[in-house]
Amino acid sequence: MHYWLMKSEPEECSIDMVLASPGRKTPWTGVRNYQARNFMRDEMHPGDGVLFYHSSCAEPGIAGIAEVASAAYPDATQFDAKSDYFDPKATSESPRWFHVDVRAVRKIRLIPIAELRSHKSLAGMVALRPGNRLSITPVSVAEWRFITAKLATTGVA
DNA sequence: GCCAACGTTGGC
DNA sequence: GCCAACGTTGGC
Repeated sequence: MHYWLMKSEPEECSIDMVLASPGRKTPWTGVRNYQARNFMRDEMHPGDGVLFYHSSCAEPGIAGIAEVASAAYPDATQFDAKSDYFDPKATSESPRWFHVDVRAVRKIRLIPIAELRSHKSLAGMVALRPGNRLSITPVSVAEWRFITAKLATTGVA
């Protein structure tokens, strides 16, 4: 069992959108970073916990709890010449990009990044490292517990 | 709109 | 295989 933080731009795909989707699931397409791809392809397993993070928006922060809902499989958008995520070097024989499906579990009060940074227990969080740009980062068990059991259930809903 | 961080590209 | 230039991410 592993835990992850996954960033999504809420204008593209918010926690509400996923909760409203069939099966509360969304394919996590469009990742074009090798490290993030490797996490999905090599280290994620169905049932892993996911902190659903809203980025590049007015209120960046953790917006919901989700879970990995599939094994990794090839990202169809890499083959689609009309897609923003088209990759001319990818072929169906040797796909370059993989992703998992993510199922939304529940929405929580938005925990802003500034609040995350204010907690000593989260000082080592990969996602909070200065200049971090990775859209998928590992979360430790202790960080997961602190956020889901403590932060998510306190404050304004 | 600024800027830090860092991944990618391409010349050599 | 080095490294400078460039592009992107994403908070502020």
